[in-house]
Amino acid sequence: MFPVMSDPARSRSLPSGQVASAAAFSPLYQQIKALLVQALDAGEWKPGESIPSEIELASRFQVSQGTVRKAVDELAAEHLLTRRQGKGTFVSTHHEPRVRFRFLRLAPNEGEPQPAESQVLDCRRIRANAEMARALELKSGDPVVAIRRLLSFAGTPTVVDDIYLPGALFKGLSADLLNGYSGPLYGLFESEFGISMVRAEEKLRAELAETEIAKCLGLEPGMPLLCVERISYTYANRPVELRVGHYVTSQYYYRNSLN
Amino acid sequence: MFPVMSDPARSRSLPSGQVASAAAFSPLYQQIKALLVQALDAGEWKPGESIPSEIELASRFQVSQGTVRKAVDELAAEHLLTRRQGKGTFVSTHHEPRVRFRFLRLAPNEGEPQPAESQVLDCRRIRANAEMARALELKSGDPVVAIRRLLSFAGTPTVVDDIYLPGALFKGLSADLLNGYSGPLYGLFESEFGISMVRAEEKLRAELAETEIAKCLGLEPGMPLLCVERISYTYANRPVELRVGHYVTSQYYYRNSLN
DNA sequence: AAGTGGTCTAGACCACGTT
DNA sequence: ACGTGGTCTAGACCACTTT
Repeated sequence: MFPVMSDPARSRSLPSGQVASAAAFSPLYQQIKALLVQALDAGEWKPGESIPSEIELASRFQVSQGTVRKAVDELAAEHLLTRRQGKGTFVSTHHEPRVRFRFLRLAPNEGEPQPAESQVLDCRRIRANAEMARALELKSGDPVVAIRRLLSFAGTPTVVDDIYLPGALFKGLSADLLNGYSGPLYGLFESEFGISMVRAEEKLRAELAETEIAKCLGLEPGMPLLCVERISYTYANRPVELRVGHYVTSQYYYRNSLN
Repeated sequence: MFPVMSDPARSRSLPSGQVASAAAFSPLYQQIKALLVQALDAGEWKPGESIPSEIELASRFQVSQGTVRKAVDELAAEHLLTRRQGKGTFVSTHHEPRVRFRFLRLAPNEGEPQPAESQVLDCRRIRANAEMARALELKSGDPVVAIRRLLSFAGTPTVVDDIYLPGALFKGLSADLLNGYSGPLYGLFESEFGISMVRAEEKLRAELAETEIAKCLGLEPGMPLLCVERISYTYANRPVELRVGHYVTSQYYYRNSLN
């Protein structure tokens, strides 16, 4: 076939009402990308499931396969989607070890990474203080679920996490539910509450172990700990978790890559 | 024009002897990418300079512009190159603040990031111990330049770095040269020694300040410090710096993004 | 106006996995 | 054999920068 003349009108807008819900006046593939994130956020495809093929999506959005491809490429680069040649494109899930590895950055000084054992020490409903409200984009006093949990590696207590979640999004969350679950916490959030952690920002500091934290870790107070303050985000950049971790870094280190 | 039949022979090899020097049996754009990295490593284009246009590169490598584009896209995503619409594609340089920001991850608890003041405390030639040899891919006993320097923010001593460089690559490096230079250390390495740090791996731990480090920072021994062990790499993944930093994290934190 | 990167399209074919 | 994503090409046009 002869090349078709491109249509200038088409390069800036999608048919029907789709433009209104996406960012207008941006490249087509960015609009497609926004629509895909929107669909993921709405739960149209669940973690672990495949999304429609590129050809189907192209027909659905009335653009070329190449344009869909570029949108999916970016979402795959951001780890929201996972491409598998010959099989399809899948919604990333925390039940894959690959994803977990991105969010649990402790590695042993010697030897191979071991699976962590998680033990919930406390789980209660509280009211958001100013810090929680700011981090989670709530109002002070809004309901929050507060969890304290201990991570151990090969039986050695290594991390105490204080986790704060918006109460409105985690209705049935309890210590029993948490302890009856093996595997990554984010996997539970995903399966039980439909909330996928997709990205996080962390602030790291060195601190001296407080009495109570030291007790949880079986240490003397005053030992040096790595303090990790994390805010996690779902699709569309909504913050849904504040987490303050205290890491023992004598046998383990926090690994990071500067790219 | 009618679409041209694609040539299967071409999809797997580049003309002339180019294939031999790049990774064979990989996608064309990966081969192009490898050739571009090779050219960068050889200093064909210096940091800050523009590389040839996509069309020129396409003609040079005898591939389509789209294939060059994909190779350049990946190198831009890895920050080896910087694209500027309408102007060209440039070799990234540590003289741009954007790049420096990627390698200096301290941010103040309050307020905007301030420029750091660097002060070289020591610079001497030593012999590589086992750790340095392993990190820098040298032999034990090979010459190494050892630098100790202090970073201060707004007059407050905040970081002590111990830096180890392969002696063979940094011939004329001296305390005088270092102190006569303002701006990022990696900028000096780039301009004076033709060595561009492109990527780094870090291991983070909490520690208690040793006497000597504490003295440099004007602290009492026993204060908690963030210990950052870094190995930096140039083009083609050659390690060229081992750096052990000790950070005071009362007024500053180490920022990190999990993507 | 000319040159650069950026977007979009259409089509052919390859590599992989499943049926 | 078929469907999926992956590569490669060619061409048109847009957006930005400089001449």
